[in-house]
Amino acid sequence: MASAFARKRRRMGREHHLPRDARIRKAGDRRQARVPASLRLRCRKVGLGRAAAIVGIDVGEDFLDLAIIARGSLRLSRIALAGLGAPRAIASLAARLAEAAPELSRGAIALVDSPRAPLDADSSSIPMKPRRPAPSGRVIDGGLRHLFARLGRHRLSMYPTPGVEYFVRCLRARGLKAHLEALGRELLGRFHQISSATMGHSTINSGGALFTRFMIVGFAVHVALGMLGVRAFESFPDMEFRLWSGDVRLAPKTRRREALAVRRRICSRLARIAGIFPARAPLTLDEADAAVLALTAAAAAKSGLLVALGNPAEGRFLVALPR
DNA sequence: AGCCGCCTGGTTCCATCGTA
DNA sequence: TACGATGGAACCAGGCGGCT
Repeated sequence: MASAFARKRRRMGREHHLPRDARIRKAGDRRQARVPASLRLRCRKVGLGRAAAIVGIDVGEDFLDLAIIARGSLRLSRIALAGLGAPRAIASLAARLAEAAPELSRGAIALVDSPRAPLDADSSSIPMKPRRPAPSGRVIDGGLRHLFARLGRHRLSMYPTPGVEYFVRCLRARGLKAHLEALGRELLGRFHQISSATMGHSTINSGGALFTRFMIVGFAVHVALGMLGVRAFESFPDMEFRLWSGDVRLAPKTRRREALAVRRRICSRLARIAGIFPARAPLTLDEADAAVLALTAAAAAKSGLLVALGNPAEGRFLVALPR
């Protein structure tokens, strides 16, 4: 699969033309001055040093699940987020990450199950700034759809990344968890001030409407990893499970027992491919998601291809492709 | 072409089950 | 009876496969 992709994508390591989406097609050409930098997609091959630690991070509102590959073995760890607070909540998060995984230092790479920024925010500085022009969809998502269309046979189902207004509404909801508020204000402080004057007092209180607020933690994780000198990428566990599932049918997570069993089998096979010794098998779907991010990166580094899609405002998304 | 249903993500709420 | 553990549905937006 990786070789097919490489064959179709000549000039790997430079910016590429992606002909399906006119916006992205233009994005690959630096000479097209009409396309703002924030809408350009960069596509390049990623190399890993043999000694580099690889850390997969599954993001939730209250916990981070970590899968840490270093020195040929894999261990799983969980970080609680309660108690993170102003004035330096993100720096405190970085300290907790470094304590739980000392391997998270310069030279390591991290794969995070969350976008780096809201759809219409530029994450290249903190607090984030508005993205001009505001895109209707992420450049990275367009690139992923194009990639999967070319690979064929794999379905890509992604939940769209909401815009800033959604997260500001979450931050103003009653009963907001203190650590989410502290992280959110540090990331989106300016947006929060601006929006308060214009948005009224609408809040989001039901479970369905607010579930994507976990991404506030994800945005902060990307920044915290930067503080530690770690190369951080967004990635997507379900996508990696599907890419590396072979002929195994991937049960949806709603069928929990079956879903965990098949994911454990895939992780076990990935560990064999990558030559990694797992300390234990994942016990939850969250652990399995963290593990698959780290294991697919390790497996692709050994016998596959690591491709990064990204742009300055959205950050970088890593796809680990099998051979 | 247009419609329907399925799928992804994490949280919340409620029902059910097993155990002390 | 009173717990905790577990399971399943609902929440939302948008892409996509399959059907008419």
